[in-house]
Amino acid sequence: MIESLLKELALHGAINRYILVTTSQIGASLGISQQSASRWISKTAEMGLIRKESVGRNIKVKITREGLNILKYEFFRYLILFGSPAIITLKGIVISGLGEGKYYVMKGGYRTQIHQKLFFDPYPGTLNVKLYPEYIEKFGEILEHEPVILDGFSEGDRNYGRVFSYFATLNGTPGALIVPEMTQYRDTVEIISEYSLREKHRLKDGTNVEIKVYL
Amino acid sequence: MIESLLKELALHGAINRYILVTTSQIGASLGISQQSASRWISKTAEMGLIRKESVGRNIKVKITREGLNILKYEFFRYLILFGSPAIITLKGIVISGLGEGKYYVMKGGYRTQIHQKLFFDPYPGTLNVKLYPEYIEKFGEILEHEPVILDGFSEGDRNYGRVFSYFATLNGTPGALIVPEMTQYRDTVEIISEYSLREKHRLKDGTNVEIKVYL
DNA sequence: ATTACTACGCGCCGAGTAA
DNA sequence: TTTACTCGGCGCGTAGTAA
Repeated sequence: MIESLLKELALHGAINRYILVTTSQIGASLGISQQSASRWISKTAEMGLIRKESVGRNIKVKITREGLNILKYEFFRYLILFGSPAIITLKGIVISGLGEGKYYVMKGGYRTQIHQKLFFDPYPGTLNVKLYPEYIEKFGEILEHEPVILDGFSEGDRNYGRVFSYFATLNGTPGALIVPEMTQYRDTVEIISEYSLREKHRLKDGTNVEIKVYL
Repeated sequence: MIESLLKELALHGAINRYILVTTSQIGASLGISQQSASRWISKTAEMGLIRKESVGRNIKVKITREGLNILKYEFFRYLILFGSPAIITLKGIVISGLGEGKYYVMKGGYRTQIHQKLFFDPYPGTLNVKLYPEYIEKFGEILEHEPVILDGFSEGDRNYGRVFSYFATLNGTPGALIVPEMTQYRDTVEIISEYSLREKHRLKDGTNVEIKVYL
């Protein structure tokens, strides 16, 4: 639990600086109640792993050196397991899809699998990014790596094909790159995320974005 | 808990193959009882994250694709936090120290800090490795990175200086590289670990070893 | 030596709520 | 809106033990 809390706070940016958080927000992220989040934050602060201060009715927290050490240690253990990963960076511009993304992502068959295999609840919609030509080859390289596979399924008389996915960030926000097995487009990629990437990063058609794919 | 269990089993080599384990062993690694370990292993198996089989009175386990996905996801989240780390590889041969390592590591002042900051109970002794000349420069590079600092302390009328440490593996076994702040030797490095590295890897003076330092 | 059952008690979680 | 208290219930961990 403490490790998860530290990780969550770190992902919110609490390394080296205070961040404003609410206990319900953290609770929701960790899948526990507001009350439990409050209690764990206090407990972790008492252990000296984070520093907590009240700001009016709200709180701000920051991870201490001791807390950071725990995260570094756990990261070290993962590195022993997986080695240093390949990270491929893609760049391109935001374009509008056909609005199909939304339709697909929310299809029960995919949505459940995204939850089970990618571990987030997808925002209903995909972000389409048209790659700059020099990145198209790199996109090909990604496809040579082992994906997380979302199985195809049938609904009514319609068949939905397999989708290959890879953990990725868009401008630093975590999500996944998804590639339908059957698709003719190889210069455009689709990203899904827990958040509305368009809103979070104020993206419009034509905005430059950076995608990092972790393999 | 489940994440910790999966990580522990993975570090024991349960990715892609069955490993023989005992519930007490896993319990000890996780800091819980044999009974609890037994229950968690069964529960995790029921969830489909590991596969468990009985071998006589013992058990063997292996992580499933689903379990591996969880580990990959958590690793992905750490990568977002820390980025791809620098890993520096050093090679050299085992040599005998002056037997001082044992004396130092077990000194209360250091031992407690190793537990708190490096998260393992050190085997009483250090492994000394004399680097091949071509790796001495790389050792210098390591020292430019931020270490985990073990503070100096006084005991009786003797002063013990600060020690810089870095998470590292020796032939794949996790531990730490330690560098006393005040030392004249720059071609010899010391490694500590939870285990007796000499026994675990059957090392004798003169044996080649590989150290990977995670920065 | 194992695994894993039952019993039991502590502690954690979340509901309700005050401030 | 917040944070964080009290309280009741249940889940988890450990002791004891059978196989």
